Amino acid sequence: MQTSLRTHNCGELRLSHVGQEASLCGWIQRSRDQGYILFVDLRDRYGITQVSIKSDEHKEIYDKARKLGREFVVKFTGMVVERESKNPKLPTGEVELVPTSMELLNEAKLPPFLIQDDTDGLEDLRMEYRYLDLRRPKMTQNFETRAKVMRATREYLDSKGFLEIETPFLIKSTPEGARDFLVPSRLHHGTFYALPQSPQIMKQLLMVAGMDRYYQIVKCFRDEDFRGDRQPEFTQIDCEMSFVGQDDVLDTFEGMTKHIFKSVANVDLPDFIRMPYKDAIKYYGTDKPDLRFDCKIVDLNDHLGGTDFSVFNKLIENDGLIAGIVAKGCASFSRKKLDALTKFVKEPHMGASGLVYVKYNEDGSIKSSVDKFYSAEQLQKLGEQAGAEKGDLLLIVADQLHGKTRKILGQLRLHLGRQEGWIDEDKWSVFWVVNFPLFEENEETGALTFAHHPFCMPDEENLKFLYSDKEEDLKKVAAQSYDMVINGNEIVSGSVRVHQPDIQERIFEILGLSKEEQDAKFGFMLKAFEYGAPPHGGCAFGLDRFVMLLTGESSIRDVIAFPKTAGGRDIMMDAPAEVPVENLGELGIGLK
RNA sequence: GGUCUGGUAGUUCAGUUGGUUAGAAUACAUGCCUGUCACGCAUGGGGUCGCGGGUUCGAGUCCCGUCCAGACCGCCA
Repeated sequence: MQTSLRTHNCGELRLSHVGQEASLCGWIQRSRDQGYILFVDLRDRYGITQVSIKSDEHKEIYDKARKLGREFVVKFTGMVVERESKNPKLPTGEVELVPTSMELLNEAKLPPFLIQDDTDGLEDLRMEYRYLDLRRPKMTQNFETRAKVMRATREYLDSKGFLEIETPFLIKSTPEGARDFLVPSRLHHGTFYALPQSPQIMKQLLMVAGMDRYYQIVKCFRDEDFRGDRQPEFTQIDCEMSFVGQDDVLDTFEGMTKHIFKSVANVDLPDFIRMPYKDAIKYYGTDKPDLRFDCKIVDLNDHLGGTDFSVFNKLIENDGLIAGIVAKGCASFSRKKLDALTKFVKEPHMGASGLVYVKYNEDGSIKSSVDKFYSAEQLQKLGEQAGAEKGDLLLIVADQLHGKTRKILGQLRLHLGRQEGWIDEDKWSVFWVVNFPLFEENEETGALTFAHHPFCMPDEENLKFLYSDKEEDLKKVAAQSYDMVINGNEIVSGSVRVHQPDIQERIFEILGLSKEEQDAKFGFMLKAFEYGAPPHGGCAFGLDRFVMLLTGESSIRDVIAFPKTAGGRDIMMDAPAEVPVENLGELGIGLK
């Protein structure tokens, strides 16, 4: 009968085990040959245990063990003894194993980087030898955290009566915003499956099917360019509930988030605020503000007019926006630092035409870049309006486009927060942003497009505007939609869905989808909704980003076992790759 | 798709105005070492300077192209 090769793992032995016999299996992390005694650090997922072999007591093992290379796989059996010199840095540091036998389980080629040093080896090398990279303790911990998050998710949702249901990966291409990955059909040449960007439509159909509460921890696919926090395939915790309104959904998943934080990180989160989208934009210039530090945008149009400063006068006349942020304690900023901030806001992708500063010095004096146009009294009053005190720095941006001014100030706020260390890394900022607009204007074409996705329920208050012909009115329609923002990252996104066919058709109509297009793309869904769709809503968590935040990593690649590079390639297996021409022929595909 | 940064020993990097035999640390190999734990000491091996072209008496270094990686922008409900 095959029994386990080991009695303990490499992170387990303590003083209480002294005197017992133990067998350990693991990889050779490092060995230190002292001449008469050899120390071997044996590593597995659980930790490191020192094995010590004296040449006079176990000459044969000593001679064999000296020849072990890095990352050889070995089994040692022997006695657990208390160490002569202890290592407080190791959990197992008070004991060591004195082996009476050693078995070489497998040899190993020399790895291209060091396992114990996680600065060794650059991104592409780590990816090529991912199975070695994953041996590093930091990576192991990340995947333990990931597994805990998934376990806590299932615990919570199972306890609330959610059913875990799988939905297909081979579906039909639907225009949900991002580009679909396509899979050619062998049996039906010229047709293609699409991989789901999310199980959105399927989960809504499960609600029509009366499943009432559904969830799935599921891979989703989007064929877009990547970033450090984006991958072509990623995992969502996808959820949907029937017979609920917005607050029910928010309550449920606020509870789930608290449960995960408590069970994974032992953090008790306070109740989440529910910030209207409009306020997020108004005060922070973004729909995902980081509230670990204060600093709100203040509107200054009313306090800067009536002087010779034509730039501001013109903007005020034409309903542009002048606004600023107060940088606490930053009046002492040097010219160089202010220039750097000016450069930051003038970057092409930010597009500010300039940055006005007003220093409210500790000694009561005021110095600004617009001293020519404003008197000390005016600036003093401005400071009072903006909430600036002695020692503070007021930074002002102005542009005809309100959204642009706020966006720039939002970025500047975040930039300063990071640069000046305002962000308390031990703090968590977790809250909801609610009631996003239903439609937004496509900047290139000017056409209206959905802000979230086309299945969001308009809020009741503004529902009447949905039937207006005026674009102005349509833009007023807010959706019953929401994002959960954690430390400035959008982690959850969801909405109450449209369950009435007539409202859904009106939305498609506004989006410019003809009846034929609607039928071709969503006909099956619209049809299903004619058979008694319950009111329903839900959301989806970006699991990878969520785990990234909980582990303190800066890239989701560090919480995905086998991720793609920024260019969308898998260096380890060398994918994507060419396939034999005959395989393509079978699929009815020819290459250009 | 755009902008930027990088590619030199197994690895992480340095490499001067373009000039002898391309260096360091670490890893690796061999030997020594009576309690190490980032052990220490000594010795040694290790390079198509991403690839292709150009300028030059001479290119790791300058120019052009290309590939790869990363960051940011676009894009991404």
